[in-house]
Amino acid sequence: MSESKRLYPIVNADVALFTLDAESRLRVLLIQRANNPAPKGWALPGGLLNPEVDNSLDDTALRVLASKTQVALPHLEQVVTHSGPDRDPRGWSVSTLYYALLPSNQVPAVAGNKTEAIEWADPEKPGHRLGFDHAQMLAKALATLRDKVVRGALPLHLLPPQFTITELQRACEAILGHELDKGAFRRQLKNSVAMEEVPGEFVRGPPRPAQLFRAVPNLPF
Amino acid sequence: MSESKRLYPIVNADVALFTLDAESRLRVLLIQRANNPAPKGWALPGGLLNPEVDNSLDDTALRVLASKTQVALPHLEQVVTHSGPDRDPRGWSVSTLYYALLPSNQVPAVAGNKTEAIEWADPEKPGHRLGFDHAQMLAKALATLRDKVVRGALPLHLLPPQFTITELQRACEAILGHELDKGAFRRQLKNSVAMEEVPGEFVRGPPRPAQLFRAVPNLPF
DNA sequence: GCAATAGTGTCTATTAGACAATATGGG
DNA sequence: CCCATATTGTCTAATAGACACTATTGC
Repeated sequence: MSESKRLYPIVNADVALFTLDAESRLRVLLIQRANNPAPKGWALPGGLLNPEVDNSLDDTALRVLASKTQVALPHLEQVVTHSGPDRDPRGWSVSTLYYALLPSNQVPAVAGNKTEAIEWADPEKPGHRLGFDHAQMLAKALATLRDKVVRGALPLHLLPPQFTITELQRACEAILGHELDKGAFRRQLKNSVAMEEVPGEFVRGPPRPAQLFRAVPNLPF
Repeated sequence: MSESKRLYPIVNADVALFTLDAESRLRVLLIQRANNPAPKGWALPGGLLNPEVDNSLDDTALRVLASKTQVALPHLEQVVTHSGPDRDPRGWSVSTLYYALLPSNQVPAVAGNKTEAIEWADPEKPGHRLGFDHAQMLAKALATLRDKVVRGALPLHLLPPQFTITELQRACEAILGHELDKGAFRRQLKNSVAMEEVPGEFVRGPPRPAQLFRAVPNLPF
């Protein structure tokens, strides 16, 4: 076994799963590990590549998510691949990092059989010290997500199937960590082909009703 | 051996090495493979991770480059990681793609002992059909490089230690595939801290001499 | 009418693109 | 002086940010 360790590195996928909580704050899923290495340690969810069932590392990431959440097909995006002999106590390892977006109305993550506990944490200040190089990974995943939104991408995958423009703006603000101007935000949406109007309306509470939108199918991000 | 293939994927690094030719056109290094798999097939240079000598996949990529070129430390940047059971005939494989930038005045690549031939090719229209998924990889590497330049990054690593603003503009144009406005290009450089003036001057040929610049050390890209 | 939010309009400072004008060397 | 390029300046259209204004519902 130690011989194969030297010849073949460990290959796995780690996932920073983001969602919005009830107050529209950005949250990331952390798990407390039950098994070796680092039992009781907190980390991003991840799992070893299984060549017999996975057709790609994307599949590995999806398997990891399937064991933690109820959502069928979360949006997945590759961030970066870390590698080295010392970043995992089991030996030379290669880890591909993904971020995933979970719609805010989905069933939240559930504790699986391989985890002691789970927690939706503030990605800027996770309450636990993360093992391996996962603190660095989380920061990189958040930076990549923010970068996409800054460049004009709409985080539609964080929202329910139908949503108002204000909800979309709140999602962007949660990701970026600061408020956005309503006028400028709506103006830019005029040029976007990623979402479209839905004939129905929104009638909740006291305020004026708002137009509902939905994501145009088969679009990136 | 076939058992270990199933348990551990092949891990390797592939590199799209870009440089500028004498006419300041963007070129990418292609190799004709001598060994299995795909002997005589053209591909991007790449090599298997060697856990005994590599401290990261970056090191693997640097080893690959060292065997093809004379340059000591080319600029290296990770692009994406491809994976799957069928993309390499040897079995389940994980390939991390890098792009590298070679200064235009450096000694060009030399044919190594594991390659039949090398060629500096037009990255938009390589003259050979590339094996594996390397055509897709090359397109992705070029897109990533262009993206960085569009976002304002300066490809200083494609240039000799000292260069004129016009040479830098030619490098950007070669990457982007279209011409840039001289005035706008120079205006943006005023806000850049990535390069600085060199007291010396440039005296070649008939035209007016041009100010030489150099990259500020320890800067990304 | 009032509260609260949806949706629109306006003004301005900044910027990218196009392009003109000037500067400076060799021959 | 002429040529070729370096370097700078100018004009304009497009854009982002700030902010004010109007619209529409429930109560």
